[in-house]
Amino acid sequence: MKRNSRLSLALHTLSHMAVDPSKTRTSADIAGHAGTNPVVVRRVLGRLREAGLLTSEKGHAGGWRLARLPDQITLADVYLALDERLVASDESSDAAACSVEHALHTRVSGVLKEVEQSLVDRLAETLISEIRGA
Amino acid sequence: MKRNSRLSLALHTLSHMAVDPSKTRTSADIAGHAGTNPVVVRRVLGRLREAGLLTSEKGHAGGWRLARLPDQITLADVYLALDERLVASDESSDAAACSVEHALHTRVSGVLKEVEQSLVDRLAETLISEIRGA
DNA sequence: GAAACACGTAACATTTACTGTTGCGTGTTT
DNA sequence: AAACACGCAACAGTAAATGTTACGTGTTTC
Repeated sequence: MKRNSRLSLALHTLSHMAVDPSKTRTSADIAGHAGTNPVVVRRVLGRLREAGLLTSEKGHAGGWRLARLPDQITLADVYLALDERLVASDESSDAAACSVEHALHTRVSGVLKEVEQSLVDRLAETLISEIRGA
Repeated sequence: MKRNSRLSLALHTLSHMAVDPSKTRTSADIAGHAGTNPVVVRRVLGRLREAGLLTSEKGHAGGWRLARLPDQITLADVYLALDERLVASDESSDAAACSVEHALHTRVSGVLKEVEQSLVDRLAETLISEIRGA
């Protein structure tokens, strides 16, 4: 797989699950569809579980299922669960020699945060259930 | 520096230049302010030059300058010039065994492209000259 | 024309993040 | 007890970005 494939894998899996939310899917099944490894699947879906989007069960008939209905999960939920960020927060100890430099640095960071928030707002407008739709 | 610092470096440099657009700055100066290496600066600013945002001159009094006024450069110009993308386009040969899988894959990609376009639209609303402002 | 200067670029090492893989433990169902 | 499936640690492999050095090219200055 390529870089930054976690969001892609997560959305693919969730929208696939949205077709039949009652069905339980194993990591191996999902990995087969996504062309990757079961452990990788568990790593990514584990984050979604921590965020309350999925549940997992051990044992004979275990596997993964949606913790909410697919029309109650937005792309923002997924994005934030994966802790992806547009740019590194660059908290480089802020030891700017000049105060003007420091102020500028603060402003750039502020602008980027505003943009990031706009992105999250946009992601919150799309539901998992809408991916299949059209 | 940290990962994904190109956008941060570019915005920092451009907004710094916006204070006095007539002044020429060397890679070494910029690298000093940004806490990095002159060659790294040239690599990043080189992309901005290709996109028509900056000009560079060799020689004794050479260096970098804005190619446009700071109120005629948007964050989208910078973002696109650096060729950064929200997610990898994941063109993994599309050899999905099942046609349903293929359709789903296409839909996920489409949704991500729409989100990316929304991000660019948002970035286009902010000018370099606005970074210092407030 | 020689020297100083600054970018352009190649080449390589280093760093970092992610992915791929194996192995083993834990819990559940049959 | 056996089969199953997740949880997790550990490690190798891979890919991208960054840091660094070296050298070429073009421009200005003397």
